[in-house]
Amino acid sequence: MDTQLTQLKQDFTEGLSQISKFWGFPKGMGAIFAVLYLSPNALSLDELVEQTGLTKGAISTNVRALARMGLVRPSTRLGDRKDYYEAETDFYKSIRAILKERQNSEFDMAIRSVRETLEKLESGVGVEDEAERQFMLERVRALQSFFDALDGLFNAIIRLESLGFTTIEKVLSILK
Amino acid sequence: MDTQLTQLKQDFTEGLSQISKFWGFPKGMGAIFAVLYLSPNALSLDELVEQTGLTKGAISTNVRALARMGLVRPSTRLGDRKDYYEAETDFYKSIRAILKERQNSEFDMAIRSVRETLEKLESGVGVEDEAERQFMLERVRALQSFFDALDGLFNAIIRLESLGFTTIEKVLSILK
DNA sequence: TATTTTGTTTAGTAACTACTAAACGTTCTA
DNA sequence: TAGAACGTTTAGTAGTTACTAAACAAAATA
Repeated sequence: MDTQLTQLKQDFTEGLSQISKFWGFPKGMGAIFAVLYLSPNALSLDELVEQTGLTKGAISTNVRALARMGLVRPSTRLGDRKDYYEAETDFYKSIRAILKERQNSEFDMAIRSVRETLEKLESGVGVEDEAERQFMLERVRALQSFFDALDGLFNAIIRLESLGFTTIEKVLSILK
Repeated sequence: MDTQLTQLKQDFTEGLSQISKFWGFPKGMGAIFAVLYLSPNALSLDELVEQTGLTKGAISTNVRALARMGLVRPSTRLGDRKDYYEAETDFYKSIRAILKERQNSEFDMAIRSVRETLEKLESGVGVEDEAERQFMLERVRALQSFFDALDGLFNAIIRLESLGFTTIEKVLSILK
């Protein structure tokens, strides 16, 4: 194989690994995606082992996580019981899947706990010190409405069937 | 002090700690912010030690990080050489600061490495296998333009002086 | 100048995370 | 039915990270 291209692939893979890590995902995840993304055809688990240098176990778990996030599509070939995977090229589609995935995570639980605090405050917990209760109520309410705004944004994105350049650009023009 | 409110504060703090952790920041950071956010007046380092249960060292580093992100404002009192800190209540302001902070991080480095890959491909590296080079060129180009779109979005947000509800709502209406 | 009061830095540690190696479970084939 | 070909799961491990405890630095006061 072309050594120059091989080198380039490695650099690219390294780059995506870093990005993956930065966003709180395993480094290997980025590497796997990178390899698939630069491959013209779907790859089997063993081919991924070979091209990433990771072990079967790591590939197995990470590639499934990628599939759950919609960044990778599993595929099969008739009369071949290997699993094949290929990269999703529509990133906007993936973003939606990722946001959806994250929705039911600890993040939402934490946000729910803030809402709980708010509800307790509203229902009159801590009336003994009314001044402080009022203060806390106000602050927690502000935080809650901030979270709601973010949540609305995420949900809106998730609901879109297509989030293309035109949409992004419309948004940008507003923000200008 | 009111034990009900104290309990509520603890729950709230726990919640923000989780959120902080979720976004890749230290748990203690969330805790410190939570305590400051629920305090009507600015707090000194020692008061934070007392109310969070963390040690001076941890508070010192984390509170400075929070200040860098714009989530906390340092303040001083005349004739008092203690440092005091209070929570920023304008979250949109903070978001901008955080995005700005992240811009010059490893994330940008990684993205730059993708751009580098693209430039090498464009400048004719790997011409021996023209078909594969073309394929990679196409793919990396697509990824790059995706990153550019995100980057544009971030920059637009950063440039805003005020990102309030009206803006968010305008965006939401488009995304509907 | 010695002591106290403050914040910072450093060395060490405990908990966590992503990985490897290997055992395991299934399904196909001889 | 034995064995091979896969993918998954598990036990152990190396690297990372956020913390504590304590040394340190700087500045005010006595």
